[in-house]
Amino acid sequence: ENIFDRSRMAPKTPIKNEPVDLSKQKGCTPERNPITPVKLVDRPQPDPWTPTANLKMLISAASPDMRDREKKKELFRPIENSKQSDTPDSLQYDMVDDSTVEEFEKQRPSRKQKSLGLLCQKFLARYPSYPLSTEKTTISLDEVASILGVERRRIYDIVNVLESLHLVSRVAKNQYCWHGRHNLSQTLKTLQEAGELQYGELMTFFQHKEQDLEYKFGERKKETIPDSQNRPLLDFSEPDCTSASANSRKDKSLRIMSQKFVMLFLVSKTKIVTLDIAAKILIEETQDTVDHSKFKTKVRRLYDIANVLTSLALIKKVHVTEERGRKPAFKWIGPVEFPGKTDNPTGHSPTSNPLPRTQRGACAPYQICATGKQRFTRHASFNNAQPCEGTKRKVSSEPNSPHQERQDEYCSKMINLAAVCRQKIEEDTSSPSITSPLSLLPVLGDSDFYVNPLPQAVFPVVQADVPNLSLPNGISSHALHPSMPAASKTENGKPTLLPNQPFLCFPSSSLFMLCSGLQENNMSETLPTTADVGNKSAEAQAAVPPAACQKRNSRKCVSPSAPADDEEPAAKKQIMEQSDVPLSLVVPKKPFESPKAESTPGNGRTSAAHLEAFHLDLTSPAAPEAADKESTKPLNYQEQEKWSQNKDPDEASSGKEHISKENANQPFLPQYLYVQPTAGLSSFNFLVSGNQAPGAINLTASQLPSLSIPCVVVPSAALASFPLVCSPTITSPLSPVPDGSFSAATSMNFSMSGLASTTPVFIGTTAVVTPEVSPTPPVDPEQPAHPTLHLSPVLARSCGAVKLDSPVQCMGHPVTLLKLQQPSSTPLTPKSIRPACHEAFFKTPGSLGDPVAWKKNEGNQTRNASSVQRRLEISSTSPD
DNA sequence: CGATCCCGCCACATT
DNA sequence: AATGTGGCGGGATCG
Repeated sequence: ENIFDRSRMAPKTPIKNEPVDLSKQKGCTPERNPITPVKLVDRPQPDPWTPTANLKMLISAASPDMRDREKKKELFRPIENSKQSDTPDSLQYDMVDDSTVEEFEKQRPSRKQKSLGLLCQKFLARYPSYPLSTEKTTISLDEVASILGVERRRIYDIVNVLESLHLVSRVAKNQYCWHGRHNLSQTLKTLQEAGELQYGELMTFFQHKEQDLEYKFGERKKETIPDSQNRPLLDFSEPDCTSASANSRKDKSLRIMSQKFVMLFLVSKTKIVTLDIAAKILIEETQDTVDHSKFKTKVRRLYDIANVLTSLALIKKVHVTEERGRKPAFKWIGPVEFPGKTDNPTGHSPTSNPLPRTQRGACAPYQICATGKQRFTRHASFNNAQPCEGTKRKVSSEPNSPHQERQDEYCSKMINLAAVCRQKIEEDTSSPSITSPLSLLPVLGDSDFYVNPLPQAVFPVVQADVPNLSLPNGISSHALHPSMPAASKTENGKPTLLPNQPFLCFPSSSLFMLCSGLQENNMSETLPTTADVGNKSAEAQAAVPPAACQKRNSRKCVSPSAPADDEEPAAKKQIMEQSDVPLSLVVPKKPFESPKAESTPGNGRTSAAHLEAFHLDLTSPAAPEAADKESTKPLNYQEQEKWSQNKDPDEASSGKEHISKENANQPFLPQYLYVQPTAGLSSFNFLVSGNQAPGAINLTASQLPSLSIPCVVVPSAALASFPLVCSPTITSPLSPVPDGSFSAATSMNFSMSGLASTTPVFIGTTAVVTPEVSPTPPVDPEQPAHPTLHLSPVLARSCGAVKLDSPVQCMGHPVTLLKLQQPSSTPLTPKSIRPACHEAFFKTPGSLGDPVAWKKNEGNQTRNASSVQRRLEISSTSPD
């Protein structure tokens, strides 16, 4: 019947040929349709339809409902086309025949005509983008479906996506309320924030690490609850918590997916997200297992979502050229900044930034844990977190600012990194067991580790959990101080990894991101042009008004001088902030993983690590902390880009501000280098932050670039399993060496955009923390402080290394250490971890206590339970 | 042939 | 049980 209908009905609609024109035209001249007798002949199934048609008619007559629907379907078009409709019924008949035939031929309804995107446009066309606040338009799914001549199912697809952006909301069965785009910016903002948290987590993770996580986590999930009240529309990813009771059904994946997808864009510096990456990131659950099919399905859904988003003019399709070829991708063309900015009225404002840094730290771990914890969650988080890709890709789409684009690309890469890595790995390793590292995490065949990635993070948390983050900080400071550094330093640059020194050990599978926030304003200024020239940047910094620096300091970095005092709380804060600033993402990619190897740092083999390509273009505007600027102009990313490029003073300044603001929230361009470990050999995985000042980084030998760079090198024991991260950048204004040199040496491209100081972050197994140095070295050269003290051994090491080139730099920069794990040697067992995480994580108001309840739910599954709960449930079950 | 993604089955949710 | 929702993936179509 459907077929008939369609054929019948559809034909009527002029849509096919030139939908627009014809329809309109037809309206005027309906008559011509009738003429062609051909219809019968041509039409494929002439016979059937006739009878059917009759039936239809009858049926419709019989049931009002049916009739309505049918009518609408049929009528609508006809109506549009022609006014004849006076006698709809009878006419329809005729018309149908005639028109049908013709159309039929013409149309050949191309698939495109029926595309979801087109449908969505039609749908959107029916409602005002900015409806009067007062008027509430309700949308009846049936009605719309019939009007648009599609099955309801399709409408659901559209509405679900729109709902995710709060353009509509469901009021009742079959009824949706149209809100229009009034809240769009707010929604996007929220999503951005949430996205930062979620996806940025990893990135952030390092940044704020301790503090943040907690908050994030807590905030995210918890916050929503309270906030939700306030906010009219927003529910993000995890709305469930709050409304848990209400939540019904499994989390509508399409909706959530849509939000996540959008988040990826918002978080992505480049604003370009490739489908495959998005799919990977969005895939949760058992990734490994099904993978392919699942991936495929996910991609399909993404297309659905993308079509709708495209119709909303939020994204556009582009292609990213990668090593392997071009990949489909989408670029965000919607608003980048949101007026609402800092906080939302809704109350839930503080997403990430607002939180006090101190507190944040605590959060972070949780988050991670949480994510890691459950399989689901874990996966999700995991996936989410990883942003970058190791590989480089180009965006072909824009000619304009290739340069930036690239940078952006990188950023995006980072973002995607994880995903990509995973993919690669997967691809590379066909064997399931080995599978991609990423995948590992979640599923991890090895139960032991499976927890690892996250767990580690968790660990700290757990320990600390009650108390606070502060602990870590304090600890860190202590720990760091140790004179260790000296030892660490190696003579030539080869960094030896000290077994003792633990940096990060991540299971190979895990990825980490560091975000190099880049610097603040300064950075941005310098960056814009070409990151390439380190010197310039340095100069620029110098040029930069101190005030700016101060500001920065005040905000994020407490005081430059602070560095010296690690002990001070301020330092802690600084850390946090700093963390914000520079982040780098790292993804470890390990071909194969051996848990043991991972755990044992062993000696770092100095085997040369490869530097894989990394370009780090740093150009990205620094993320200034300035977030607060009052200026809230929304910038388009484009503008920003331009701005950066152009560097007009005026604009720049303004731009900076904007950027800074935004950046504050988000990590910006991650600049990082990824070093890939050589495969079988022990290799070091490490990332270097791109920010580093060229000078700092002089790498003499390609061999051990790492040393020279203030980065952390992680030795991968057997494998390159440990990823590591490091980031800091040091910039050394003092002796900025053209990055070129650096790059040359290493073969990497660094652009050092950041001379600016980025604070380096280190992650160490030891929890350490970081004393901070002033964030802006250049600014306060005077008080370089002797951060070294604080520095962890590693740092020290790095510093030492650096020193060679520019000791000052090292010193000057604030370093942040994160403690990821304790000695890697003892991997946590998932189980053990789990509980803690579990609790911490999952407690949702509803869930809190009773497993029993959950159990019940299990039967039904999640109806009531919020998604979170569901997850929990799942996890709980699975663990057993 | 890979990228898209329409179509609609069917399971689950809600009424 | 009927109906609403929407996950899901086969397979058609596009490029």
